[in-house]
Amino acid sequence: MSEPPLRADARRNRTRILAAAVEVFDRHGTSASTEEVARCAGVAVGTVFRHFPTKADLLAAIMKDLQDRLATRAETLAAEGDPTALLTFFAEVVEHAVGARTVVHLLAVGGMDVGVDRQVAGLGKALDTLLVRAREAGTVRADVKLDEVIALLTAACHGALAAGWAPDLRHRTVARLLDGLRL
Amino acid sequence: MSEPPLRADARRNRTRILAAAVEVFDRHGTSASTEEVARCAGVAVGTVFRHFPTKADLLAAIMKDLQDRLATRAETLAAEGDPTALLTFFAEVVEHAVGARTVVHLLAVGGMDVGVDRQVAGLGKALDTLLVRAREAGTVRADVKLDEVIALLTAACHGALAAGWAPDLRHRTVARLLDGLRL
DNA sequence: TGACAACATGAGTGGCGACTCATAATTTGA
DNA sequence: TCAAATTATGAGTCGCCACTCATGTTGTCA
Repeated sequence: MSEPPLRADARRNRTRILAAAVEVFDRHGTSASTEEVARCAGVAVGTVFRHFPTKADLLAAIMKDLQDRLATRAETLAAEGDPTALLTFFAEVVEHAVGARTVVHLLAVGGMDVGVDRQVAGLGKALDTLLVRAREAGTVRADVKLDEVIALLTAACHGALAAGWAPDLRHRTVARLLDGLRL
Repeated sequence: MSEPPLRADARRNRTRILAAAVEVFDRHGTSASTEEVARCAGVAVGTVFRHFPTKADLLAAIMKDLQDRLATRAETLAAEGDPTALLTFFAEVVEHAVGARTVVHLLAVGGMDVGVDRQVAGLGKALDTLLVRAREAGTVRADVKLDEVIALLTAACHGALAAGWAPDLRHRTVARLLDGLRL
């Protein structure tokens, strides 16, 4: 069941490709070409396709990483015990998404779904923890559901990127969104 | 300066093409091919390009129509004098966008910008009227700006489509968004 | 009605992007 | 050090799409 270990150069290239993919897709969106990723990684196209048979596979690998990083951040915030952590996280993700289009892709693709989480530290689960804490502390309305929070976050990130909100407008808009969650 | 009148068949085809474009782009998004539009209009590709030299031109024509229709609807609501008209309009547009991807394109392209409105009945202007009425009636917070309303609307439409919210989630999410505007 | 201008047609062009594969270069284990 | 296995290379294939143009068709007006 386990794959034979990769050759040294193969392992190095795999890492470079992943890093390049993050950079390229963050900057130009997931519609950027695989050639662009290869160029950025200093590698030939064929090499990219050897490691990731499909562009979708490459994206999936990146999404997994991003998901984990966001989940970790959410867990850290939850551990700190601040009852406004949910709102903080929300704002942070939007700010992050502005410079990193992959975030939007993750959200659109349902990367926060709580349903099929085979990873131990699911992002959706972490968000839920944040939500429960906020509810208990009275930071958000008692009837706010997790899927609504995710939906609002998705909407905010999409809007911010698609419409290219200026920083000022972005901050005011996110504030309005959070107002809708608060008591 | 004025163009010579179109021949009868040309006028007929132009109408068909516009109708087909709305149908196709509403269903499949603006990335649908021009061939698809031609097929739907019962016309050859060349004919489409004769009337609209560029796909962008075709889109622009459609956007203009959509903009006018939305503006008219907003004005109608404003004329009726209901102080919650802004919220009604907001919800209506989101519902409309779910079945008509062109709406999202209009929003993403800045079709609601109040700035450069050479058309008499600007959509942005109509929305602003709605907003002023709502503010006066106390239906929304006094400090809500027009650009925030547009931003939230854009976000809602993008989110609803990109993430494919189910009707139930969609309604709850829009309600949350409107909560952020209300007192 | 005839003849010309306006219009329609659809196969063709060029460009792009995902993906392949024969060949060349590296790594590795003995 | 040296073969055998693994990996890298990049020109090439395939499909899609915006857009063109030589040719055929149709509306219009005298």
